[in-house]
Amino acid sequence: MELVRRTIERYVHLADEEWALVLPCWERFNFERGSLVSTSGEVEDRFYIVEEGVQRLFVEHDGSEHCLGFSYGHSWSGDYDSFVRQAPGRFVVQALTPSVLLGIRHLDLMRLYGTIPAMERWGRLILEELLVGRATREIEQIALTAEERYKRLVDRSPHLLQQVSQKDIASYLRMTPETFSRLRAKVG
Amino acid sequence: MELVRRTIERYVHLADEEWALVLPCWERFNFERGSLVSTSGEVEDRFYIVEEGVQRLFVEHDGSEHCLGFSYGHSWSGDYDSFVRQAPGRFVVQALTPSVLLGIRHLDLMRLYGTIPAMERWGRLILEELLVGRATREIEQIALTAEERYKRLVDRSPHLLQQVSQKDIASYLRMTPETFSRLRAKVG
DNA sequence: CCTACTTCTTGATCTGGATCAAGGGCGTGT
DNA sequence: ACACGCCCTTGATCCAGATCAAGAAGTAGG
Repeated sequence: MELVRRTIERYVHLADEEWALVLPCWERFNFERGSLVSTSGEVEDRFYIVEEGVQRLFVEHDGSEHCLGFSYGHSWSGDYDSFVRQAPGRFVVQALTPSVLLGIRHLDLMRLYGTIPAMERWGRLILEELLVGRATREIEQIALTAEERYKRLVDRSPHLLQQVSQKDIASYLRMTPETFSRLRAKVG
Repeated sequence: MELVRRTIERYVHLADEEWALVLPCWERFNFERGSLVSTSGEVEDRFYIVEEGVQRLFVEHDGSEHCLGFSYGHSWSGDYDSFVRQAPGRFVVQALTPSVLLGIRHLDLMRLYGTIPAMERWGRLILEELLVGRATREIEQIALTAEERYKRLVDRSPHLLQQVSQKDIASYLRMTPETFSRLRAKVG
């Protein structure tokens, strides 16, 4: 659980006796390629740190899937929406590559929030990060054309093109795979 | 500042001596119809509770405005994105009707977070609420057609139709005023 | 190594909603 | 009270991107 410690330390400082309470709450989970981390309709019981792999977050509607984001590399994963509401999930989270996630149960996290103020601060800071991330995406979705969204992704997240299929990236950018392919040919 | 107390009490319980620290941090501000609560490019220094009036949150891009939300009735207002990043704002907040907002400065809120754990919890809970709200909107934007978005608004937020101009609602629903008007004629 | 499936590409066509245009009505400030 | 400006409506046209279609190229499992 060294990654848990390093990840939390980026936000708050904990005393040794606090680490002794925090670290045992985290468990390691393996997900194979294609398996579901969170299912829509079920209450998400865990919040995850990504140790390995790439996952996608999407909604289903009328049989089609709309990708809202990816998670990877020492960041967060899971259906945060269902996790904070503790109500049935509206999102699905799927492992796109074999993944190792470190998860904490909702009950345990709430208990830590109550006993360790620095952990509640960590929770607040994570939420700030998630909220700012969603705001950024919303601005891009709202104001940019398909071509501009494509260009911005190529500039800012070139690693995604390596790790994720074009159809998933296309869905994330709110366009069809055909449109994505044509932009690739046109823009480069 | 009775509204501040009632609003915070919906989330956490504070002792009298804690209220004595919290309440003096809040100030009342009046905004006239059309005036700006937050400007893009400037760092938002305050987070607000709405005592009176309706405000809209929007982004500008290439000279056109895209509305992301409205605030009213004892909920939150201000550019939360700039406020949490403490970086230049990407949004504009404008009073659509004469408004009375109760605001707290960023510095004061951070100080309260440090001295009163319950206030940090309040901060976390507010962020959860904001995040879930954005997730809800994102799902609706992504998966629904213009007509479905219109119907859902009429069902779920009929009060907005009373208080806000059709062109602002149209922008919020990601359509032109013309499309909105046609849907109104068609759907009712 | 082969077979079957999925992904990516490229072309042709279609369409939801935008844009352009113009008239009428309502509010608001003087 | 009046006039000016914004808001709303309705019609005509346009276009970015979706959909439909059909190969080609990977790639995973037997």
